[in-house]
Amino acid sequence: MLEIKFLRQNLSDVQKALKARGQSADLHAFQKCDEDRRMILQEIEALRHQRNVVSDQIAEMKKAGENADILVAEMRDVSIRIKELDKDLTLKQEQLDEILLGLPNLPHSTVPMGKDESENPVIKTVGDPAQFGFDPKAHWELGQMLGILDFERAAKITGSRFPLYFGAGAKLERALINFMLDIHTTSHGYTETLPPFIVNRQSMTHTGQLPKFEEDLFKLSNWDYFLIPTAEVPVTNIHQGEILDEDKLPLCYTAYTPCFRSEAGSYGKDTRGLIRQHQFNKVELVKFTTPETSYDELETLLADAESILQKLQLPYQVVELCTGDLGFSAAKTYDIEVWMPAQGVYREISSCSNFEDFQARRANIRFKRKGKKGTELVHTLNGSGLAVGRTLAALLENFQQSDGAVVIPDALVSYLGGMEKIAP
RNA sequence: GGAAGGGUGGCUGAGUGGUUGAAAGCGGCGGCCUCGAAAGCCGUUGAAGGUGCAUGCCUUCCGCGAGUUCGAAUCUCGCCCCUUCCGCCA
Repeated sequence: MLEIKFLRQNLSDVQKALKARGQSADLHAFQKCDEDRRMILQEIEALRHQRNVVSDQIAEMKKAGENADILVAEMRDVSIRIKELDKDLTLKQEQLDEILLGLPNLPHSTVPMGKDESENPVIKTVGDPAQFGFDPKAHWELGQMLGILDFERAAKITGSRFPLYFGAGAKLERALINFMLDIHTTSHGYTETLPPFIVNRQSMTHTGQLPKFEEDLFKLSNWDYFLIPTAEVPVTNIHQGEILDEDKLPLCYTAYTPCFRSEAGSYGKDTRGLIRQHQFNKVELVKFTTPETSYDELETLLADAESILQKLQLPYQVVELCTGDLGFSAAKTYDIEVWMPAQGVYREISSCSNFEDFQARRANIRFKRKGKKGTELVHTLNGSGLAVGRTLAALLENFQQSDGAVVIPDALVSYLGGMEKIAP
């Protein structure tokens, strides 16, 4: 959510920024609503003031044994009028909230202009894709050959786009989760958390999934609860409504959770393999920072996510999302894309964003500076560190041998009880 | 699911209709003391919003929402959450 005062004073700049995102918004409706609301508010406050003053008078008169019937009758009318105006105010406030909650964040000044993902600049490429003396197989073929992935049976259990792992596959997924959590907690200073996988409507609104993107979520039928699409939601909401101490910042959390996404509108896209599932595992990184450090923290967050790929010896590139590809809540985002040899493309495996105070304002997460009056909103950041299913897919494809076996990178061997390769 | 109790400021915790934004304590900040610190003492210390060039003024906020009243932290009703006990259960 944008600050209402800022919006009021910078309407044309905001309009421009929205256009860069490829969106248009009816900011005139906002302007009108905002003005109406303030008019009503001022009238209400004046009436309340009158009532407060006169009520004190009434108390004095009664104490003195005088008759206050006339004032009481007057104030009865004032109260009725206040009640009427209150209804108007609530209505205006709701309209205003609807507009404000529907406006995306503004791109940071360093975000490159562009219309869609085709215009995301690559800012670095790390590692050399392996040369195969044969046609590399897709991970779903390898998974099937090795007997560690079974999408057909998963479809019987639930439906399409659900994963089912067996044996070394299940163990590898678990090993990756442990490996990532261990690195982030012991080498990068994150605190491990294990949050709820189901959250309420408020939490979803705080991080920006709601109200606009409800169709992307799985909702429980008899509850106003949702399955989380990412650990970002529960972990960012750990501190909703809190005033944090300045010297506790930055707060850095990591969490493993499964993630659930309806993938509405992606029919026919990435239908095979582990790339686009309704349920997948992810290790997430979340930070709460002061405003002046958030962009430095974004760089280290990115480096923390990258280090996992480096330790796994997976080739990748980092792209910067252009204005047209930026997510709703983000001010700036880097995507890490891992090399997938079978398709010959880089695929997103992590997305690292600074939300500045956009989520903090919705979730009311503030901090207090030492010796200073008042509070300020924190900045929130998060990134995948990493998407586990996609990491497993990348491992299978990048480390496959001509006989279909898959070599385990050194960093993971101890997590697999010494297993160095998955053989058919 | 049944029964009881409870949700008050950064924290603990008083407060049952009219200077209560709210006692007290802790914490924070400033000062005195000290070579310096601790202890002690004194003072100070909530947030959000509206308005104004501004010192400021005003409004709201005691879980949430309605209601009673001239006036509600305080009375009534509904809801949410927490704790304890019982039942059921991984």
